[in-house]
Amino acid sequence: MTGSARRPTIIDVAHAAGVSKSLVSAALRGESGVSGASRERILAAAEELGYRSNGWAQRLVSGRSDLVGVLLTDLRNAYQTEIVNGIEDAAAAAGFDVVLSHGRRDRDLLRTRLAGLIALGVDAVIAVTGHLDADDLSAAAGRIPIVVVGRPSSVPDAAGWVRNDDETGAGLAVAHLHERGHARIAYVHGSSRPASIARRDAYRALVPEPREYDVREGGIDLLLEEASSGGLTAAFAANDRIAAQVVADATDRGIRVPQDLAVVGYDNTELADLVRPGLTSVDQPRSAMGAAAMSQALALLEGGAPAREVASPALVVRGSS
Amino acid sequence: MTGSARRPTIIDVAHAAGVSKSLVSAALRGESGVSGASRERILAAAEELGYRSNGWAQRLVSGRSDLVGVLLTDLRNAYQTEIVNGIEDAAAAAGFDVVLSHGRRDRDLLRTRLAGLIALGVDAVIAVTGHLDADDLSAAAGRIPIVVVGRPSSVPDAAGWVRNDDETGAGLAVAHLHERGHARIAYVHGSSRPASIARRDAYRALVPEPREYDVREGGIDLLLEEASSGGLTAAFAANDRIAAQVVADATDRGIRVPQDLAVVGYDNTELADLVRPGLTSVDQPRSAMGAAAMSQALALLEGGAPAREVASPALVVRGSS
DNA sequence: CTGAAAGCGCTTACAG
DNA sequence: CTGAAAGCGCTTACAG
Repeated sequence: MTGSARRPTIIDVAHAAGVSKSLVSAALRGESGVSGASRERILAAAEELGYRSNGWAQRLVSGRSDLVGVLLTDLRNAYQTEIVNGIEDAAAAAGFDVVLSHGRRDRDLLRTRLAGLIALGVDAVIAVTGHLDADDLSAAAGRIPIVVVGRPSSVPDAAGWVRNDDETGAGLAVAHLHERGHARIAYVHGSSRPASIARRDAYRALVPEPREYDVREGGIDLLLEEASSGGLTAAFAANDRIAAQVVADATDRGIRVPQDLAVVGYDNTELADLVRPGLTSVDQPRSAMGAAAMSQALALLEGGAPAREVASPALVVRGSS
Repeated sequence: MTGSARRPTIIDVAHAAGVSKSLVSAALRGESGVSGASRERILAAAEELGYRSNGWAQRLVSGRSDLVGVLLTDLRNAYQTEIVNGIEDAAAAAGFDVVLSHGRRDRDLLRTRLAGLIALGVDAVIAVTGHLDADDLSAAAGRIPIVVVGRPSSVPDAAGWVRNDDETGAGLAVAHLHERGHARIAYVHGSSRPASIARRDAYRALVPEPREYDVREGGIDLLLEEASSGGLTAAFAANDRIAAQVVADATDRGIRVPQDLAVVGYDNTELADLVRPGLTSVDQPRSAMGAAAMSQALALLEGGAPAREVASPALVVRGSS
């Protein structure tokens, strides 16, 4: 028994098959110039020995990892799931594997995790988050191809960018409420981030008397009091999460949705289908956005210039409006 | 300008600092036997050149990656978030980085992703899923330390295992409903997976006349009809997701929760707090379970024997019961 | 079609 | 404290 616990290498396979390690390498990679007989012996020997290629060595020498890192804001955001699936399908089609990382909604941690993905050695990063600053993004973009999905404060020229059209989406929501006969419509949000600002600005442009509520400042309570007194008949929320909270709190107070208060959310996450009444919500073509991001990453990898893509949202009507 | 676009290596740093690459390596790794003067010059040169260590080379030569792979059933499961955080915190404390992967709730894809993590070269895998078979797990456990969090059909002896006590958890739920005066309690589930079976069996042992409903066979409708006719006053759901669906559909039918039908879920996910009425639910100590899994992974890495840990659940009461 | 050599960017003993 | 050598497990030219 000379066989130790050591993992077999191509040299072991070469010995077993009676050929050189170069030929083993060629056969294992499926190169053309290998005789059928040799190939068979090599593959059999590899199988027999339980040979597995050492990825670190392969990546070191080839200089590429065929790995794309995907950075998520956090792990509880249903919105991202479809984007990731879109990325993964496109990645698989291009022969890339995906590794995921997330930043628990914390900018410092996101920055750390972004650096971690780069240090890991991925070929490109797709940052599905709006929580990174231009500084963070350009620092990374100087070292590796980066594509952003979402709406950070700004995206450096060196990075690719895929986002939905927040202005149009907000317009769809407000127009829908107008059609339903609502004149006094509020905007509820929970942040001052660009996507929320963009939706708010579009809202402001369409509503004669804008009334804005910030959930971080007890905005939902204020909004519901206003609704109780008839000063308000509809609310457009910056996302489904907030919309669900409005519906929940309204229910707690005996305010009927949609009779007393119509509510529209954004993102059309699974939450929209799970609460009652179901949430009317603005849907983003998330899977396609993920695929587009992966395409951009591939293009950047081949030396292409960063692009900017804006996807069109659509309204999904449910019981809340 | 001799400086090409090539990424600087320790050799470049060695040239710039006028020392050998061995010394650069030692200084960069913070080894003790390096003079202050040399260290300073080396660090300055590295900084100046924008040197970054090549992870592939480091891992190839050191034989370890300090990386632990975490495999998730899917990305839309709020239940897993806290487990992952627990894993990550424990990993960071031990100097490990975490890479995530997920299988979209599909066993074949999960198997592929598990193989992908191993091929990537992580030092250990924590599989936060009950969707892998004993075969899949033992194949992997033969090559790398594996810890399972959850309840697959069976866990091979070679793998570590952390799970919650489903029997006790179900007992808490049923006892709570009994205390609230309910005698006719149903069990609603959506799978025949071990966790669900274990909860069901505990339920059966405590309820005189068990009535079980499978959501895949229109069980919610049947359950609600029974509730309408007074044949049923409470339902224990295999998880929050199903509990939320029961509440939603009950609301659609005008069945009041909890007056006409009390509902208890399992997992105490954020969903429990977001629907109305809020869901009474069985809580698992998820963060601690994640930390325990990481500890086990570290122990396995050091040659320890696989362990089996069972965490105690607790009941969180909300408006649905 | 096949093999020997060089090299990827590091770390690890081992001399001095 | 420092340097030269060997080697991690592969792939990439380059001869034959």
